[in-house]
Amino acid sequence: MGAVKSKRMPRAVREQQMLDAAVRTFGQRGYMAASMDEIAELAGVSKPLVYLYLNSKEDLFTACIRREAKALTVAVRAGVDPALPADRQLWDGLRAFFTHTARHPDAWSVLHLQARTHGEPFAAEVASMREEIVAFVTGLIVVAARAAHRDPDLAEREVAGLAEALVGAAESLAAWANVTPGVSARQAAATLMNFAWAGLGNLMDGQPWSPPEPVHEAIG
Amino acid sequence: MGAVKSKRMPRAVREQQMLDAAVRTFGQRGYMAASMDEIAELAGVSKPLVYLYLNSKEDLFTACIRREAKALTVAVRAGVDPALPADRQLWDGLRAFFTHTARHPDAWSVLHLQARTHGEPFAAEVASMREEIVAFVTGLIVVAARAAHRDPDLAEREVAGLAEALVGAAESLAAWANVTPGVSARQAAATLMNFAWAGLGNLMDGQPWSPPEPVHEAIG
Amino acid sequence: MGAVKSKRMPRAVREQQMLDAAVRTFGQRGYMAASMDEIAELAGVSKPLVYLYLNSKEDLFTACIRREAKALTVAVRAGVDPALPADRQLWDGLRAFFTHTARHPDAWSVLHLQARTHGEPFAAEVASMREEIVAFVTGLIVVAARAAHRDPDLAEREVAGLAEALVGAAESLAAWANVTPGVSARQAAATLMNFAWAGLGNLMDGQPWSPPEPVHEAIG
Amino acid sequence: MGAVKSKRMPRAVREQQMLDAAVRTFGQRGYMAASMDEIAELAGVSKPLVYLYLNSKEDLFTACIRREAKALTVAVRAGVDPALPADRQLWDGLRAFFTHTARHPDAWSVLHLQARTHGEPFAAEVASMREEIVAFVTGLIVVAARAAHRDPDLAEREVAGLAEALVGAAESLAAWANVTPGVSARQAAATLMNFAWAGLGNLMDGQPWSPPEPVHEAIG
DNA sequence: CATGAATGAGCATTCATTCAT
DNA sequence: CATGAATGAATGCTCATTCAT
Repeated sequence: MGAVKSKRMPRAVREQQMLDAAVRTFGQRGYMAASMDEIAELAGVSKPLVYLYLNSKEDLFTACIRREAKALTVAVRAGVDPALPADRQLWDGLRAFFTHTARHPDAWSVLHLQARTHGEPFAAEVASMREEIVAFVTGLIVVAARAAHRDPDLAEREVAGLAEALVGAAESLAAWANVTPGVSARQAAATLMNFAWAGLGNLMDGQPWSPPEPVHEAIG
Repeated sequence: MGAVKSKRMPRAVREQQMLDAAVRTFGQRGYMAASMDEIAELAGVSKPLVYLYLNSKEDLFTACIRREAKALTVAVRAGVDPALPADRQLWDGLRAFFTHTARHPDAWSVLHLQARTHGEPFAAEVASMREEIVAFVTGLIVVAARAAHRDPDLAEREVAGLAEALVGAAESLAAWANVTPGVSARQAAATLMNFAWAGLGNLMDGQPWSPPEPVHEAIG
Repeated sequence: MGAVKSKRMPRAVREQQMLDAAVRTFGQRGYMAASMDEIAELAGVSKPLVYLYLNSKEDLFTACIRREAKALTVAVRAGVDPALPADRQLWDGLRAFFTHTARHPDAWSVLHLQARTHGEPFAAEVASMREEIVAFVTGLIVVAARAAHRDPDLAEREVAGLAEALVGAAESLAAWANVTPGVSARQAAATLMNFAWAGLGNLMDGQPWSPPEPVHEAIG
Repeated sequence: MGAVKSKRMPRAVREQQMLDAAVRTFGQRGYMAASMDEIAELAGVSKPLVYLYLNSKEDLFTACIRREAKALTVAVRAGVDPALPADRQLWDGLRAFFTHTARHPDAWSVLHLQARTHGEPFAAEVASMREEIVAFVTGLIVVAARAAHRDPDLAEREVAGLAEALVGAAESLAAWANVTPGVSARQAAATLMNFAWAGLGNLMDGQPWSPPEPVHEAIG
């Protein structure tokens, strides 16, 4: 049903077809509900061939995660010019990110939902991609702080938390934009830039919001 | 393994034991990978009793979601005094939220990951809880805008996007804090307040970050 | 649902209520599909009480068969006056039979279908009732043959076969009449009398249908 | 246990083996009491293969009914020459019928008992076969009536009842012959011909048995 | 007497996975 | 290379049956 059935294709091509089918199936059905039968049929090959090339369901899923994680980071990197100022880099990166997730919703579902929901090995695979992105954002924050003549007296953990929050907000917005009709990648990116950069800007200018005195609080 | 095995308990008690075991199992294994056998064993009862009280795996999962969604919203509401100013309310709410999710990581996994990954009926159950929280945050944003003498000329979608981003960031940070040792609920809340409130504050003062001209862009 | 729930009834009465519920449930659902839960609920008693009085599902089913077999033979016997001529006895017996099966379709289903479909022990229970009826019919045939001045040169097996066929036709017609609207017990009985008695009459007069020569037949 | 275990057989062959095992099991245990495990083992295959080829227990049962119904009607048709006179046709048909049911007692149990005891879909499947046979017999009766220079003033319902009674008697005799040692198909057929044809013959000659006056009867 | 609480055992069904061809 | 044939191992679910109160 999926691809046109044609014999004798080079292994690399066949493998990509299988991964296409797998990403689509995993993204829509979820890891466990996706059956190897369905994936094989969608890929237009026989099940034993899937096993010959990809070894097992777990390996297949891992291959999907790796391919799509790579594709996403490549897309984001390709959208960013490291020579430009930090805010521009963040803006470009966010736009590239939202554009990619909007174009590949199944892939995003695999990375954002499925991979994190089915055990350490898969979650770890995504985590490394996420770390790369968080590191990129962390770098931008540090650069911006420096540019604002603020010593990087922001504790490392502080910055890590900020980057984490930014990425988390982006991920959440990506899912929201995928599901809310009429929200473009550009709009999602703009919303997040408003939300984040302005907040960060204030922060840089030495006006962080300060929590009230935690005098009698048991936890927190 | 689970609870001490004691026979002949009143139904209400047994049901809570079953829900405890189910939340733990669903949270760690995922909805599909969790087996009724494992849940029953962890609850210290036989499988037929689980079915007698909870009817089916789907109903059991739904009961978990409902219980934990209720518990979370109750915890957040209990942490907030509506008579206080908006920033204080947000701060208190965030702290209550992070505290609760840190104390009940499996419950948070059920609500944040599992429930959204396994079909409309479950997702809808969580969505209503989330809507409540987003509405709460949206209200705070509007109040703050008014207090800052700004007409609420923020478009509805704009505010919705902001609230969505804030809640998304919080959700993401909760998962991060659960996984990063040494990050307290208080710290997570402070990070997010810095990130968000200051950003919103700038926004209120009429200095949103403005995107560069989108002259030649194919998509956006 | 079934009977009005009232406490403290003599055991004999409770047992009849249980048997009523069981006959109805077995007749409609079939032996295996009928659940003890449903029977207990329909009888308006708790499940353990059913076990206390009737011991097991098998015993309960056996009790149903016995009671209904007894009721049917009693009804048929009550409809027949042994002092009357054979044809009249047969006519009266058939009418009583069809009347009873029409009035108690679930009981008839238990005897005719369920009991024969679920293993020797139950089938044997019905068989003894059937034998009684076949014996009754056999007697009538012999009497009629004597009355027709025919020596009972009919082989025993011959007569047994005839009685068997007559009873089988009656059973089949009972099911047919229960299912075909507008067929009364009287009509069913008349049809069978026409079919059977006239045939037997001819037989008595020495004009049996004679099979063609079985010259080259392998089996038969 | 069942067939000799030989691997790798073409699908069509395996399917027949499965149907053989299923007919035997359903016939002896009954539809509900028969387990797919037992059927698979008797067929000498694993359970998943049964499901792969026959989809479900219901489908498997339906396939059994269809196959055996077909086999029975084919056997009867093959035994009858439509060019011969009606009595000869009936005689030949009955012999073929009793021969087939004697040779395939489990199949006859499936058709006569099991299929009628487990819900409309299955009962309907058999009903169509039965209608074919009843129609065949009805035709013979009408032809015989015409040949006897009797106007077909027999009411339609009358004829239907007669055919029903005849077929019912045959079905019942088949079960009896299967269970009574020493009763051949030929003898069963002869008994039924004597019983039925002679009766019908008398009927044709205008001497039906007439019921006594129903003066004081409540029901009838 | 009567019942709420509890379970051992089994059943239909599915799926990832592997050979023999 | 490619596949039709085949299965071991679960999994969700149900039911007849039994105690402790």
